[in-house]
Amino acid sequence: MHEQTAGRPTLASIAAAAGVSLPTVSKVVNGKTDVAPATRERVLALLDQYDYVPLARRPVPEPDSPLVDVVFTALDSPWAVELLRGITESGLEIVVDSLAARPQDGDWVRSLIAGGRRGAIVVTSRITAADQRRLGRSHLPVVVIDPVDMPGPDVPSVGATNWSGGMAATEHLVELGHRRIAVIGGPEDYLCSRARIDGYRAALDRAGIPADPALVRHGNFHHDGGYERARELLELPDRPTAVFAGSDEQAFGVLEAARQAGLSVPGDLSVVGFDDLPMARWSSPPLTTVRQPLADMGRMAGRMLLDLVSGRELASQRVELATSLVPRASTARRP
Amino acid sequence: MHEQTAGRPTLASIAAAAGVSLPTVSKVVNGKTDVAPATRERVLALLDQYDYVPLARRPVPEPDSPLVDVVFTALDSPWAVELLRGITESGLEIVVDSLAARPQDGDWVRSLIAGGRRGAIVVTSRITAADQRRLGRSHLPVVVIDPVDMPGPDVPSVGATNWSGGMAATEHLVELGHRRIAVIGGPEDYLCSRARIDGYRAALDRAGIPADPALVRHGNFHHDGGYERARELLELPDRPTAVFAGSDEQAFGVLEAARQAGLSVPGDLSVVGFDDLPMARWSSPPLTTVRQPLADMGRMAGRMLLDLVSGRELASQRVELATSLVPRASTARRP
DNA sequence: GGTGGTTTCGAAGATGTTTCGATAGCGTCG
DNA sequence: CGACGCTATCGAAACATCTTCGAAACCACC
Repeated sequence: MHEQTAGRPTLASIAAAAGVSLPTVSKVVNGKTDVAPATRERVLALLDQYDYVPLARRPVPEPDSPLVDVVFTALDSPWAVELLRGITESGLEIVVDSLAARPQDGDWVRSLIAGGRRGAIVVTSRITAADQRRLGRSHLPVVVIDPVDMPGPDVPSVGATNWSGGMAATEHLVELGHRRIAVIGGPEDYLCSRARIDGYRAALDRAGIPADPALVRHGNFHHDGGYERARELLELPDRPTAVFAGSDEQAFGVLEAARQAGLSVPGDLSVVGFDDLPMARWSSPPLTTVRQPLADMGRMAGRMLLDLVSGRELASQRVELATSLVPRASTARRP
Repeated sequence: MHEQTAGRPTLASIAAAAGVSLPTVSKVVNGKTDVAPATRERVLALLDQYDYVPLARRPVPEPDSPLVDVVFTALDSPWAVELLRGITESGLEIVVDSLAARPQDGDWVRSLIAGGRRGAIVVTSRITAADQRRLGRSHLPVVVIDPVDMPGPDVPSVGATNWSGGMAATEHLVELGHRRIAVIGGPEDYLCSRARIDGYRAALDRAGIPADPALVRHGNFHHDGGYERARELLELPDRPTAVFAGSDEQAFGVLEAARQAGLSVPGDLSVVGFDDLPMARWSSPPLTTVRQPLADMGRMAGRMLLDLVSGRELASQRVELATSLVPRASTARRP
């Protein structure tokens, strides 16, 4: 059945070329000691030349990469694509599941168990203790991305350094001379949102700027959330000169509200977003924002789930990937 | 054992021709893994050559909502979320599959068959005749969204009225007094792209405006495609006063190029996009665009696939959903 | 019970690893 | 000088996996 000398290099072919026996080549590959330096050199050179790859580590086409659910509360943001891209790259086969699209009783945990899934990734979503227990009973691992509540210590989760992100955004604005800095968070009870606002507070605190509760607002993470809260903020008697929005979409809403109010950005109002969606670069002005490595978060969650599915231990139950400020043109010195 | 080539090809006859056993052929048809690549190729070629079609329907495994693949070439656009939302709403359970994320040899048809999927929705992607036959052999229906090539008459597909869309966009510009109207299409060979450009030509024709080939460009559907082609167009000695872009993302690229060239939109240059992504409303200026009902297209594709999976006949093999012009602020009368 | 296809299971083969003994080289001691 | 002992190097053979594939049992249906 073997034919080709031209095909994939095997230990045997290398051995023949080097004029040694097969086991000797094996020893070289595995770093065993009982090989003469000269022989080792000769074999290594040939291994290199033939570009030998051991069979075990060969890109084995995953015969049946595990099928897992990715549960979104709703598929309503470009956000989702970024995550999905990351997750697909982790080597899982994923079923997208949108709670919003489900018939309202839709019990995703049941269908997940019944559907033969091997696990789940839950995105910014509340996972109840009951759900957790049921999943545990069926030995189905879950990884949460950007958990809404602080998850129990036994629920692995992936997030971003929201606190630092909020801090960095706010410090950036403080450095530009702003004093009246507003923040628009996501829904009040979201963990990520609270962390960002805490970062904001910490930065103000450090700069010795008193926090004005009137400048802290909450809205949904979408355009309208940003738009409406910005409208309110801009109508304040002593309106803010800068707004830190909880998401890029919100920030676009803020831009819109500013435009309607006849304010120029960043001339009259500086705006910082959060996420760094691809389109943040193309808005006008290009949006200064806190980059959240969404695709990496997806990939990380995928890899963690893959580990859990194959019964490996996780290095850590909670992983936070670094955010970083991306200064663009929507922020400027205080007018 | 009868030997004649005359009758309907059976697994046994294919097996004989390939010099393998019957079970091996069965495994190839069902995408099982334990077949050597060379053998698989040989058998697939013969299945093709003999145009094998199985007799009995395979025992249907799951009664609950069928699991189907949604195959993207790449998950690289907010576009994708819209479609996904629509598809999830149709009551299918969907597995997202990105060809880009696959190791390049990745034979998606095989993993689809082996993975027990009940069908597939292929998005703007070339589906080869061979793939089609293989899916047919396994009784797996496929629906194509926005097919790249004109699909065979037996491949159900969902699209939008691209021609009318192109026509509407161009007529809108003509009505605004524009005469030098450029168009940026997607990749040259995309069906949807060609249809839009034909609509553009038809509108020009109707208005008695001679078509200038220099004003017809092709680029990828993303921001950079639009940006680069717009740069070229704006450097023309007799530059266009309006650009019809093949996608919203491209249109954002055009806006960017105009900004860099110091042109105001819509003052100096009118821009029309295509798709009506959510963010088209929030760009500045808000983008006049041709609305493509992406979520509806997804839902329609889902419903068609659902019908096919449950063995119902389709009312029509090819469905085109209506596009409509959404005039916003990126177009104005010719300067 | 025949036809058409699927599944299970083990045999055969291919590839790599490990063990262990053969041998050569070299120094040392009688 | 030659016997002896020691070590470094290497390959034969046994072992361990993993892949590939078919015999035979099985299933569904007519």
